[in-house]
Amino acid sequence: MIALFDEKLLTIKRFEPKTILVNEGSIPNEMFFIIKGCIRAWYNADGQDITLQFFFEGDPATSLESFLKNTPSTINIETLEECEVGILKKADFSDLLKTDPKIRELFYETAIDKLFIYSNRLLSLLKDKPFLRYQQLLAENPGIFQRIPQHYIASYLGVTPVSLSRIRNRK
Amino acid sequence: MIALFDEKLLTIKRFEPKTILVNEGSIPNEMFFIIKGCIRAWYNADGQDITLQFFFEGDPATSLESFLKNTPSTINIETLEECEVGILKKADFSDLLKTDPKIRELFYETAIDKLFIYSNRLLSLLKDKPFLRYQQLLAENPGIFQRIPQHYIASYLGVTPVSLSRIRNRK
DNA sequence: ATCCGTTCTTAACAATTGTTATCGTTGCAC
DNA sequence: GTGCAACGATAACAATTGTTAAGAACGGAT
Repeated sequence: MIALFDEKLLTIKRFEPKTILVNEGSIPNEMFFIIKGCIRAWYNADGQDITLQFFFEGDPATSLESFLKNTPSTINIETLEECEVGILKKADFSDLLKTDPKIRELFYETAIDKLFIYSNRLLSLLKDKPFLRYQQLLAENPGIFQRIPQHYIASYLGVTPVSLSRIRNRK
Repeated sequence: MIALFDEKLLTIKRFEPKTILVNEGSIPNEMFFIIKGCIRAWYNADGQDITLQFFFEGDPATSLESFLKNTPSTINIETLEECEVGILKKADFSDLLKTDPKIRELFYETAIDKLFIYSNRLLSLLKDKPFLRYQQLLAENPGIFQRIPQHYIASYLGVTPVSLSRIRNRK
């Protein structure tokens, strides 16, 4: 996706691990495309840290809702590893959305794809038990436990870190 | 939303309760707007019936995915009560999407709204316990237990019917 | 009226998960 | 090096949920 944007509009930057890119309560004015590294979106539920999504190389990382509605973000976005990202300014992106039908088309397609991803994840949370969700995650992304602290994966799967540790040591 | 479509494109029809409108495996060629009654979308997971969504008066009921991608539906859609619905043919809707920018705009907005609804439901499944989800559903839709069989609501909440019955009888 | 299917409740038990706490390891800062 | 924070494994116990089965209430069909 990043390849579609004019290089003049993109700023390449490096971030240390655990750098907050989008802060809960603030309105983000940038969009991040991951070139190298990984990023996590999480929700603060009264101190309880809930991982909503992991982003990897090639993924765009944003709080879509606040980006679209211009409202304060309800989620936080932070780097997990040292990251190299392409940064696109919100104003530039908005211009493109208005003027470039291809970008607009692509953007809506991306949103609709995300809709299906969410709906599948919802279904999995409704029908599958944690153990099966763990196995499926491992099948989709075998290296994830080598890249991401386990307790972040736990909340992503909807279980406690203790429970995930138990699940992993099941035969 | 139904008000936006030319009346000439809409067929009004009545259906008995428990009428299947969209069948898993088939490609739907109609879109249903509920005038009166309620409808349920469900997924068949190896015989296990998982309710994904309830539709009420004013809601459009479709398998969005198969409608958009022209692929066989992975879900079933059926009436729960006697229903009066406005039916829009897929071909007519596709034409409108191409020719009418307003409809297109509205359609994408609807899709994005749905994205946020899904993302909130996802978050709730990750962070809240069944009892809290039950309370929240009741707060949003106090009459739902008077309209919809409880075991359908159970799978919508991600618990078994037995568990929901217990939850409801808690103080 | 009788039969049958649907729905919900309840009970008993098994399985899983949550909670809290402890401990060992690792890596980083000083 | 020492100290400290982050991370994960494990244990013990509580709480919740799942599973299976039985029974009551209701409505529709015959």
